[in-house]
Amino acid sequence: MKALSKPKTATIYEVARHAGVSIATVSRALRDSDLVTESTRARVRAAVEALSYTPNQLGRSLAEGRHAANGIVFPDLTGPYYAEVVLGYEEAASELGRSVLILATHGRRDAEAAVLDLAGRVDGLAVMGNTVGDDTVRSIAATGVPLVLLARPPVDGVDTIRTRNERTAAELAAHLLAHGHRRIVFVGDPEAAPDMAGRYAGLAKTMRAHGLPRPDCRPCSYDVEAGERIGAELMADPPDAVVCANDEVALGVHLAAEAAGRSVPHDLAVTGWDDVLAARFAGLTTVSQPMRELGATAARWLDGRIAERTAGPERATPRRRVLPTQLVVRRSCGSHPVETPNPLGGTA
Amino acid sequence: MKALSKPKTATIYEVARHAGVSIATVSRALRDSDLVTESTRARVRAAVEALSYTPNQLGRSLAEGRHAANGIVFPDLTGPYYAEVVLGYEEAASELGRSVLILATHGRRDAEAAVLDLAGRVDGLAVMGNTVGDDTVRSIAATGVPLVLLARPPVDGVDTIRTRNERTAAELAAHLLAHGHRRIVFVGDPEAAPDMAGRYAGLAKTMRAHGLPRPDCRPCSYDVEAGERIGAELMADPPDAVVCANDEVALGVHLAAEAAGRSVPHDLAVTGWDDVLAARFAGLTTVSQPMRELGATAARWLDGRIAERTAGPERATPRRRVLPTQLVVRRSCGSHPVETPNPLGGTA
DNA sequence: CGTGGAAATGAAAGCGCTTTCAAAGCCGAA
DNA sequence: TTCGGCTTTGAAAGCGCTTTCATTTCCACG
Repeated sequence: MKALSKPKTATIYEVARHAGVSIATVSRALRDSDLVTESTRARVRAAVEALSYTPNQLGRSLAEGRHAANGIVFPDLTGPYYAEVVLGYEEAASELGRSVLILATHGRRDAEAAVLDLAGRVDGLAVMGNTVGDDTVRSIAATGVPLVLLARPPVDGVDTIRTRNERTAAELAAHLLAHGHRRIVFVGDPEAAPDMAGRYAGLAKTMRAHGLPRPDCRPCSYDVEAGERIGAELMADPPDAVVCANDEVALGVHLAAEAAGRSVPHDLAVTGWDDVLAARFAGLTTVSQPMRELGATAARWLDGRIAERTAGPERATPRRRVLPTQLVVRRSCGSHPVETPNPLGGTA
Repeated sequence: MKALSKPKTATIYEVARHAGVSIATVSRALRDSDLVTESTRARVRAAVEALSYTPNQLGRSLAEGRHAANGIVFPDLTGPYYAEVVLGYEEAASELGRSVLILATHGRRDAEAAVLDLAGRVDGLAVMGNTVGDDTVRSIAATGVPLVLLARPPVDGVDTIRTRNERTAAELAAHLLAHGHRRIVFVGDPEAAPDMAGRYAGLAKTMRAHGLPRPDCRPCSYDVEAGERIGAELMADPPDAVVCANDEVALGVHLAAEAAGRSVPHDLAVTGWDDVLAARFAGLTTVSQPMRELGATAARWLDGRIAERTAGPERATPRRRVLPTQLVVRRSCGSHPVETPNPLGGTA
């Protein structure tokens, strides 16, 4: 009850007074449709119009006992990866009549607190990748807010959706091996995220199956600059192929190779992951993932969980899903292009 | 008051009972710090812990008379443009202690209603580009919710932030003219958005200043495919240069030109707008915009407006700001590259 | 005209929290 | 021991809305 001068926007009471009815009638006129006379509804509408009344959703939500909003937590929004997921999530949520609250953790120290706070503002929450630890996830789950983890290691009793990493990485590795590449380096940190671990595992397993040693590993952050740096280091003794954790890194490695006078794919092959737009123009072999669908699925699962929760407290078994990913072969791995062959290659 | 079986998450009442104090004390223990004995606070904390209590933000916000949340409305999130703006907005808002609600209108019919609804859930709202009409903007403004328009034509009495279009487009045109290009086509729809109108205007003005006719105009949507289509049409009688509304379209035109056996920039120049990552790898001349800053500025302005509003109802004069943009010359316009010369050009 | 039942409306009780105001508890000084 | 003044706590009034339940109104029919 701040004693500040009130910039009051109209409330339901003023509308009621203005229309000469009770607040109950205003409420009904604004929703129930068929419980109110047409003439009354008209009066209410006129009052609403006259006062520029917009219902305060806080009051409404509190009375209804639901936020009518979902949250999503992601590390960042640079690059299309998370943006697409968020978009798919928003689209699905909004069709289900829920607003979407976003929270980007960046590298914030207080991320855990921010996520906990967010959990108190929503009916359901999606948590992506490297944002908060398992403890926080468990805390949220304990509050009873339905939760879905995305592209993140599962936590007991919590729903999880991921994209396929290991198998497609194995496919990619097989492809590279089939083209004669033997010395392959992985750029990325298998320790950092389970997605990365899966990609490395797929690569390593396939190489072992071919009697080759475990591939080298160069941890780094996931942007173009990091790729350029690692790429430059690698150029001292170039491997046959560089398998990168994502497209940004791969593009960086690509740049570094060219800068060192090495030609991709002639001198070495480079591959990425995510299939960003730039990958297409750089002719980068990569893996495309159903990111939009990842987000949309999360929103729908949450909706289901929220409904269950309202219906009864019997805790269902956690769901798991792995969405398929697809290898996109372009010229950067030195093989028969299957898509947009050499799009801008003629450019001098 | 749904009569459904309650999946109740703990309320302040239970915490109070569990700790043997009143709800007022619990509330204070959780915030005011210095109005509560240390021992009492400890008891409350223990109860909170034991019950996995998370304050319901609805109740809190309703009591405080603020949502502690801001909204942002944008058409889409594909491509880095809006994503970056949203990110900047989120970052700034979150520093100011506000959550962020997003709303993507896509091409939705009911966008206006959705935006109005959103307006009732936030303390301040940013509205970007082609999402809702002036009428809706005025309705929102009338409800008293602080509002900022982004990259959108101004509306009376409402704050607006834009990026510079006309002047930088003129610069771009001058650059092209200086390199001998005379017949220039604009791909984009000046009618569709004020940003586009500005870009076209800058181009047209400069050409007129050089005694050249008003450039042709090819309206289209703003994705790679549309660019390819228009590009293919243009290849029947290629102009000297194609100035595109954004990078995606320019990349499409680029592809179409190559597909038709024309070389960029030798046979024709192509330019874009936005400086997406792919532009760098396609060697595309473009214009970079401070998108993050656009979003961050909006968040900060809103915070200011919200504070003013709380302080008193005297309506300040609307603010306007135009953020500078920067021409990024690469090889696609046939001129002296100033950045990443021909990054992957050597690739066969 | 009177009556019963359906339809429309209003009164009031919350939803979970913050905050004011008053009461209670505590301390040292008299 | 008692009293004044400060600190800590509790009771209760909202915040803006929905919804139950009771009341009123309106008709068609007898």
